[in-house]
Order: sequence, then structure tokens, then C-alpha cells
Amino acid sequence: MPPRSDRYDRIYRTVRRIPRGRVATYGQIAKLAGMPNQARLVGYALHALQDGRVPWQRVVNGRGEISVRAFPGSEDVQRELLEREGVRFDARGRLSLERFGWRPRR
DNA sequence: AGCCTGACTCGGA
DNA sequence: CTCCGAGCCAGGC
Repeated sequence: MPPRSDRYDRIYRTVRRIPRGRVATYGQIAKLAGMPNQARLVGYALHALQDGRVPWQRVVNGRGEISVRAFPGSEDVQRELLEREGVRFDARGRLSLERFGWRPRR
């Protein structure tokens, strides 16, 4: 049994490049991983994560919010992890992509 | 194979 | 600002 699809692996490798204290959007990860317009696949891949080798908390949606998921409460975990890295949220629970967005070179 | 769902995004109304 | 609709792919039934 292969671990996961090659696409998942490319997504995970890209997410691992996000530096501490910075965030990237699902669409951004998809594009950097060489599959533009497949943001949804990124969310899917992260949802299927098992191990802790991937900094999944550094991926947020295009509006700078933590996406809600089926299991309630996990959003709070993500926010906690990010705040621990220095990422600040406003009263609406949104962060500034201007300030904390990851802008990789190439 | 079909059908539904989901850690998404973008453009238009 | 909000509310669709379309485009997208993987998994489960």
C-alpha cells in the first residue's frame, strides 16, 4: 500500500516550507505545489493528516480565517498554536494576511 | 459506474 | 458586506 497519493505528498512538502509565525492560504499551497485551482484538495489532504510532521495550523482560508470543520473545537486548537507562534487575531477572529502571510521567493 | 460530501476559491449579483 | 454557482478532487457507500 502506497502511503498516500503523490499529490498529497507534494501538498505536505509545501506546507512544511511555511516558516514559524507565518501562514499560507489553501489556494496558495495548491499553487505552490503545482496544482492551481485545487485549494479544496489541500483541505482534504490536511484533513486526512495523521502524523504531526506537518505544520497544518499554518494554513488558513483566503479571508484570513480559520476554516470550520466537522469536529468542533479543533479551530480553537489551531488558533492557540498560531498565537503561540506570535500570530495575532482581531476581534472577529481574523488575522492579517498582510502581516502574517507567507511570501516565498519563487 | 453514480452520487454525495467536504480543513476551498473566485467572480458576479 | 452577503449569497449563489461553478470548478475542483478523493473517499465512502
